Amino acid sequence: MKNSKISNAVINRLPRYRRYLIELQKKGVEKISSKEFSELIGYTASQIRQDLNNFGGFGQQGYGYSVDGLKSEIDAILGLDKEYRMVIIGAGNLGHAITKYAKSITAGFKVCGVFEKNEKLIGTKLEGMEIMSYEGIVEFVEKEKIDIGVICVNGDSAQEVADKLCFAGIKGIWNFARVDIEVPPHVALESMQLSDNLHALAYHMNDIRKKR
Amino acid sequence: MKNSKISNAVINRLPRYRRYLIELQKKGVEKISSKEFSELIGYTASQIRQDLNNFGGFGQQGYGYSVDGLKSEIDAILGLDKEYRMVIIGAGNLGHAITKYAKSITAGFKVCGVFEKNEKLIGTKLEGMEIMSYEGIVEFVEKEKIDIGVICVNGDSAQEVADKLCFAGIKGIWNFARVDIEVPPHVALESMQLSDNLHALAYHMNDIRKKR
DNA sequence: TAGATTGTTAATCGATTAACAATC
DNA sequence: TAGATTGTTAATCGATTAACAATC
Repeated sequence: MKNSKISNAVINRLPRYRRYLIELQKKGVEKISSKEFSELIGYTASQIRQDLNNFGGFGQQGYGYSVDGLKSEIDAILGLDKEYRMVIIGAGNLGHAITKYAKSITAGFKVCGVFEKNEKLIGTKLEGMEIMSYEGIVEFVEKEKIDIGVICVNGDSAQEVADKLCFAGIKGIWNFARVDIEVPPHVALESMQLSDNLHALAYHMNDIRKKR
Repeated sequence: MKNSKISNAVINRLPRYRRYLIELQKKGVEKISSKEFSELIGYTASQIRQDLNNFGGFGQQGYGYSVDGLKSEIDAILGLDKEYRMVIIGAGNLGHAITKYAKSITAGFKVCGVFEKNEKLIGTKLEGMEIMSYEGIVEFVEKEKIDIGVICVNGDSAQEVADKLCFAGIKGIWNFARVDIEVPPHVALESMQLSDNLHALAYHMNDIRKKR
């Protein structure tokens, strides 16, 4: 990897490139030029070449990019050639859904445990796993070498949960709570702000109507 | 509203401003300067003033911004002073969670129906609502004046569902499928790419480790 | 070799930040 | 009035696009 200061804009496009490459693989396409890729994915050919060249020269002049090769490179860049061990905190609606979702869809990400504060839920089963008490989370993260904590609790306790996870030595936090949380610089953080996104949708719906 | 070409970067910050304003309201804070707001929310004071001035002069020189006033203005800008009628398409894991989530959390957004292709689920109840057959969705959207369709189906059928919703005259689509969908320009679209976000998290986890 | 297409530098565009005059 | 803080213009920064030489 050439450079460690890749902008977030670039990083956030990589998973999208990867999705389209998987589609191409399914169709048996072996090579693609930046121009063809551009028409498919909707970024300019220039941007595609610029993005990929942040990480190395994956293409071949006069030919294009090998679909398989590029897919593997992006996997390696994103770290998807590794396994990640996750815990879910919060076994409510969202926690339940994310557990199922994570278990079914995203290969390479393994849900190892579900934690909950609510006494009534502790001990019950979720997707074949026994829901554990939040009290034991630090020990579990350490012992089970958990990489990622998925925060599915209410906003009020989200920061507290994050603090505990960081204390336990978690490497990354995936936050679904409706608040911004803070983590030390050695912990990676991504947030899914569902309500913020829905509110942006409302704006665009009204904006479209206004213009006509 | 002064200008209709507000950049997406600005729009996506508005819900965040709003969240912090609600927190301030809860604490009984009545006014805030861009400098104080900056320290709270983490954007520069200059950016806050610049953002807000896209929509009008909501502040008062020498004083700052009224918390209540600004909150109302942002509500109006985002269109959160209206009610939105939603349908959920896909009663699987994610559909179930989003239904609960939407019903519980986001005031102003009403879930009016849940639709599903899978025969086995049709007629069963979800959050007190009877799951309906996907076949009847166009009629339902028209008759019930539905504004937003939430796509919680698998990637393979997401575009087809989107097409049907657009045909039925939907105003906005909230997409949770793992594919990019296309809609005509008069339909608003926001996508929540869970797996893309998780992959970006993986990148940052590895990036942090590399730097040390 | 000629044609195609990358890798990379230069130009443009847009978004963020700084500065300051206007004004409460 | 003096002090504070906005609204707004100008400067900077970063990201995207265009251009083209390198090279397969």
